[in-house]
Amino acid sequence: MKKVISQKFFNRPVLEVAPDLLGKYLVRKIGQKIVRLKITEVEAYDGEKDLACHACKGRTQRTEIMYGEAGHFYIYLCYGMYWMLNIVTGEKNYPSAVLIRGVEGSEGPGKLTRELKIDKRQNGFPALPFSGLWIEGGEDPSSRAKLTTGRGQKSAVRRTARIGVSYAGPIWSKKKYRFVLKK
DNA sequence: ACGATGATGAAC
DNA sequence: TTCATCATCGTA
Repeated sequence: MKKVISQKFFNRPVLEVAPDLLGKYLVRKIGQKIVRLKITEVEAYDGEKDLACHACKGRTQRTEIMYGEAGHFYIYLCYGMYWMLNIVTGEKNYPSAVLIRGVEGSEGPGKLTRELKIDKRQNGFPALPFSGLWIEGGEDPSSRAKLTTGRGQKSAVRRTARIGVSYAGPIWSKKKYRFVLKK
């Protein structure tokens, strides 16, 4: 059955959390309505050394949330119009987060926040039901099993470079930190 | 290929 | 206080 993902799940290295989020459900409560959408595309942003990560500038008012506890949302405005939804990962004081780039039926980070009515108001909230925005597990164990091979590697996951980060230089812009669930 | 649109961080 | 930049998207 559907189960709320605990903060412990997010308190791991971002490169482990990001692919593990694929196939899980982003859940949003809007008024009395609850919407569950499967996560299909994510990106990892990993610490001050990662020149594509906002925390490469160090601690600022904006990035402070990424230095905080795992399992909280980091939401910021991009290009003056679109809200980007991230979830903080890893140990406290280590800045890293997963950007949710796409969910089933809503491909694109700006589109999904618009459609799910996510904005600055959820910034810093924990990913728990009382926040109105949280993550739940996949359907059932048998369908989860289809995602894994004998080596425990996800066969249905494609790894590519991150989108829109050419400013990060030749090394960090090419890291395969984007994970996409194949159809 | 380009404009909308505004927060952010760094320079001055 | 100004300025360039920007984890995007819809329209052309």
